[in-house]
Amino acid sequence: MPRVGLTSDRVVRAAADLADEIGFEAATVSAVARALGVRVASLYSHVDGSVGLQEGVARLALDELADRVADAIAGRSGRDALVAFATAYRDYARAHPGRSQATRLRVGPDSPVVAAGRRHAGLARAVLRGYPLSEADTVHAVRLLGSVVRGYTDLEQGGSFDHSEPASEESWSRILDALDRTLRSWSGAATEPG
Amino acid sequence: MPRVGLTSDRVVRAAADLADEIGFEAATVSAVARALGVRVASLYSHVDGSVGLQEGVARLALDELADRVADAIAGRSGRDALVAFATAYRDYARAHPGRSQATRLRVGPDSPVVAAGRRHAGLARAVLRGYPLSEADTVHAVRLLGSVVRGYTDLEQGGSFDHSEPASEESWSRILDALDRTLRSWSGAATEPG
DNA sequence: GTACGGTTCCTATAGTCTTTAGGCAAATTC
DNA sequence: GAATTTGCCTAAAGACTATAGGAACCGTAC
Repeated sequence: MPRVGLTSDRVVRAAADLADEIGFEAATVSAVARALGVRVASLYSHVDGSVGLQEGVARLALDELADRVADAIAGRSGRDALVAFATAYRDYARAHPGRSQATRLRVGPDSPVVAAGRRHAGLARAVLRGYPLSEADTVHAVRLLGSVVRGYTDLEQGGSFDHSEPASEESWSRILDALDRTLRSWSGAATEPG
Repeated sequence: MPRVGLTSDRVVRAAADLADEIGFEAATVSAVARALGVRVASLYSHVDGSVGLQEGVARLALDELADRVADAIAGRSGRDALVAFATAYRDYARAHPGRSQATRLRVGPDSPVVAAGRRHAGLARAVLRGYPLSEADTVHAVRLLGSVVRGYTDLEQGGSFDHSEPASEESWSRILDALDRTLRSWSGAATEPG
């Protein structure tokens, strides 16, 4: 039996690729073993079972995605940064549906995935430096930004926008416009009368 | 063997209750059979296997949720309606995490779940009648509203807001304020200079 | 070159979940 | 009360997860 050269990293990466092809749910330990041309039991030395594999893919995807987002917003600010930030997430979800699903995995509070997730909050904060927000307001704005990006990509990937006109593309740019305006006028507006 | 009196509805309802207790993923056909004190095979006459059961729960949850949302926005308009609408979703997600997860299920375009989903878009449109939006703008606004509500509840349920201050409650009202302002000033704003 | 130790991958096995086929008994109908 | 329908059952096969333990491969040392 020739050795294939398995490592944790290779197994997780194979799982991520497989998830993009057949869906995150379907990328089971068994399926990954098949894809690698290896027996199922062989993977258990490299990843911590089914949940270890899923968390590995989630972590890989979150890291990869953070790299792309960081790259996208580098050298930009204000509306440019906002659009680059949000679009990096959306593009990733479309290019890597399986990895993207993995980032939705719910994990325990002590999972290493949590640390990877924290980096994303930092990137959102970086984008918001281009807007006139107090420190307190920034937390709320980070949560709004995260909600819009996550909600939109989820709904779009789920096909919720497929049966109404116009195309998702137009809504995307209109929503980013609206978000930009909202962030620019955030402070002080709360006290304005309706 | 005394008969338990199974029906499609009772099985799906048991699955939904179980999902709220132990999570949507864990509410398998086997687990539901155990909860009902019945053999696994007995369920197959009432629901169409594993995916049929999941889609049944998704449909039940979407219908139930639409009822609550409709009730919440009845007799309200403008900001009141917006807050009632969004908060109905958020409350449901917190009270029924399993059912709520079920509404995230991805289904084929011909599934009966799709029809149930369409009702929610209609409710969002109803809320937006209280805002000065053109027909074209309304589609974008529906998508924005859906994205924010879905994204926020997902992130909150996933615990993403647990490790930063202030509490989610405050962000929620601040975000709804911002959304209300955005919707009120949507039209025309696109042409305003920054 | 071969003996050793550690690692890699294997076979074997057991448990759980899904699904279908076919049977017996309870409810329903006349 | 007999016939029919229905409901729930047992039985069995296939897939995935997981663990235990064995054998082949690798580098190293002699």
